[in-house]
Amino acid sequence: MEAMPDARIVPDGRAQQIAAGLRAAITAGRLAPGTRLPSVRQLQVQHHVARETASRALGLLVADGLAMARPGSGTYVRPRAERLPLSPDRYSRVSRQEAASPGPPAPNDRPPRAAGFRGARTAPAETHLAAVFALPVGAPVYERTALLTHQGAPACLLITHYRPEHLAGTALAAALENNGEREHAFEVLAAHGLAPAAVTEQLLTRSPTDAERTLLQLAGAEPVMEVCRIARGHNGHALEHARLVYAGHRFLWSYSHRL
Amino acid sequence: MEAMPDARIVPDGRAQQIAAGLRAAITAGRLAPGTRLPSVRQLQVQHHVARETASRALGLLVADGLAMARPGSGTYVRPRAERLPLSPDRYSRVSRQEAASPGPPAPNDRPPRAAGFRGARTAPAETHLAAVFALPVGAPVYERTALLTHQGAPACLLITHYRPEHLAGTALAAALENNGEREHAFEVLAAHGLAPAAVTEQLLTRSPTDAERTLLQLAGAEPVMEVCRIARGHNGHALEHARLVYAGHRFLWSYSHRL
DNA sequence: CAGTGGTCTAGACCACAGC
DNA sequence: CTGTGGTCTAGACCACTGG
Repeated sequence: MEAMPDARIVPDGRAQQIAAGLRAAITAGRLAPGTRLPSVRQLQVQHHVARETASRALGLLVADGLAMARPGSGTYVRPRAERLPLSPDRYSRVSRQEAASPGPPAPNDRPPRAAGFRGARTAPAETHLAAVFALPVGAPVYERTALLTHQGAPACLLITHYRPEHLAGTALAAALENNGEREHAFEVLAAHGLAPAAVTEQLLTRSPTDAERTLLQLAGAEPVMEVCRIARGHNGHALEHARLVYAGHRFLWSYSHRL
Repeated sequence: MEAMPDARIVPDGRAQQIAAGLRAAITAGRLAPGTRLPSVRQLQVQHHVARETASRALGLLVADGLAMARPGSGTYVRPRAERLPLSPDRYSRVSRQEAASPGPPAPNDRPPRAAGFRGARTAPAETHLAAVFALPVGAPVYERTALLTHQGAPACLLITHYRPEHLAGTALAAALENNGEREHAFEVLAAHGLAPAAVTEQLLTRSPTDAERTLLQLAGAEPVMEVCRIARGHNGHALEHARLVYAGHRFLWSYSHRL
């Protein structure tokens, strides 16, 4: 049997104490989002502490996602974003409804769109992808990448794959490339006679890579949600393979099912 | 319009460079899980760097979840756990099957069980919970907490709530309290004529609290997956409300649905 | 330009593991 | 007891912001 040695509830230390004070003020609402926190040198003299220690205190808040540092300017209380609910229902509303919704826009109404960074190419399928599409390894697949934004902030990295015969030389490829994710890809597929009939999603959470941290503008330890989605047609063949990397703190995934 | 000032791809710095070297050796498999990394003082002389800098390099690996520090002993490559798939199918197999599975146990076969820390009490319902159960705020609900483990390691914190009239004075309460999560709660409910007919799950990912970090033995920036699950009977009334906080790096959530 | 955060240095003290 | 990681100090240089 393994003993459980570690039970440190809260590691003390001056930096932790200073951070705790600011953390309490932030979570209690005394320091509004966007407020500039005391500077490193201010904390240094206020708490009679070394510069490095004061800097570490602010670093702890940044790591918690409570604050963000802007070098040369200051450290600011991070605005807490509402989580946008995402449910599979959004795949069903294939046709875009322009119905003016009364009151505030329904949160699930507009999933992240508006691509900021796009690309499309033909790439050889690696093993996993080949298995999904029932193609030999290395066979060409159509690949499309995008960075989706929501409410002006980057929200999700997207890599989708399609069978080349579904697109090559058809209007579908052009439609997918030209629309800046204004329409959901499912709508485009359906409009070309390839309406998905079933979707499977696999979700996992992890800490972001460096590239993801900058592209999604993640602060400190904020995790990403990685979703692998496979859409299949009525015959069970894969129509689309998508790998989505969400800024985890901005969304909420909903699923329901009968037993 | 806000400009986009930050585009730092990779912050240099000696600590980052030293960490990068070790990180590459770990991810490439040259340093096997469980291996002891060079000590702070060894790195200090190897790279002709201050002690603090060497220490920060190891700290970066710990923050990435690639290594774990054991004060007084050393810093070790963290074993990478396989992710256990979790799918709603596990709710359907109400009766426990003892069928000897040939070969290695199917990964989805045994969701986390074996409670290590339990409690049961009657608590007043706060607003959200009251709404779920259609009870007045403050009405008593039956609350049950547990720490589920999987493969010997803590996996999931669990708080479940039930309507008191479903349990008070019945054998159900005793059954729920006495079985150390050996049976899934749904099996116990079904055995008492309260078989769930539908389940809704809401998933979100975030960084853990300090308490969760110690209870789930999370390293560095590893996130948690928080799941809010509501099970309803055939009449639509809530039978169970569960809040689960998973060690996010050890599981994989699967969902599928038809359109 | 003055002020900001980020990082490194050399040295020190502490609590702890494990022999 | 020696070696370990964790933390703090006082001082320094850098790149950056913003008036």
